[in-house]
Amino acid sequence: MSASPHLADSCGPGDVYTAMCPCRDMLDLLANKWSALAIGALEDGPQRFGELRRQLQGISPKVLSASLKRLEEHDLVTRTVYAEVPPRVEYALTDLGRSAAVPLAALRDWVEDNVTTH
Amino acid sequence: MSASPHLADSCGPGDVYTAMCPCRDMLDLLANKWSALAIGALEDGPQRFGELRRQLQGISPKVLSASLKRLEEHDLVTRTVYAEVPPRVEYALTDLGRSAAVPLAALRDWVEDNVTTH
DNA sequence: GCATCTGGTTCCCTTGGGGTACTATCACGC
DNA sequence: GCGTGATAGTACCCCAAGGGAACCAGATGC
Repeated sequence: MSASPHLADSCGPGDVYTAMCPCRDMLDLLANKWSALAIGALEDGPQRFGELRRQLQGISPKVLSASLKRLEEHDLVTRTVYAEVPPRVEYALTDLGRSAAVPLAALRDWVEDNVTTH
Repeated sequence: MSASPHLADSCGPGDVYTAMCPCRDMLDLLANKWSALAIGALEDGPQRFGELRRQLQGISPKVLSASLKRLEEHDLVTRTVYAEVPPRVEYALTDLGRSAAVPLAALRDWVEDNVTTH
């Protein structure tokens, strides 16, 4: 398995089990319901704020806004504002985001396949 | 597939994008920093409470206890109490948990590989 | 008796999530 | 020129979850 000893001097190669490793922040960001759903929704191409809001059923505009801002800060998505009326803002995955979408899709698929839809 | 339209009548086959789908709860549970780390730690075999606490650097006993309880409720881990002194409690993955560990390991690996350790 | 070990629980505080209402901007109908 | 509508948020408030430190219970070693 990973078979790693799960301990690093400080954080050399990147170890999510180390508290002060910056990758812990990234894990915290990606291992999050709304991040996983938002990134998955953006896999199909750029989406506007309202489109995302409709796709991610149950999310409030405030939380969606905060989630996207956090993803943007970590260079996983880009935010493009078009000076139109009514305003148009498009969110799209960066290369890094597209790369992160792969394991997240696997996680979503696992969940959909393994929850007894009762 | 990922290219699905992301909409279901109510929740037929399991769609994480549907708010009232029970799989949303599972996603919320797994798409969580501590769950992802705890399940990964248990991949190496059963672990005691204190061992997990040391591995998951930075977790408080309260949060670890709550996380494990939630994982247990969803049949991802088992909790075994040995009537010894001092008390010994072992947590282990169920088959479902072992299965969920696969996509979670992929996510952790992605994070460790893609965070610029600056 | 007292300390020790383990696996928690309890308390308090901060953070974030969640919901609703509201705003800014401009096109359009009238 | 005025009200209406669409869009992308923000402001406000509330509550639950997260985080830290302290404490507890049971038994054994000393």
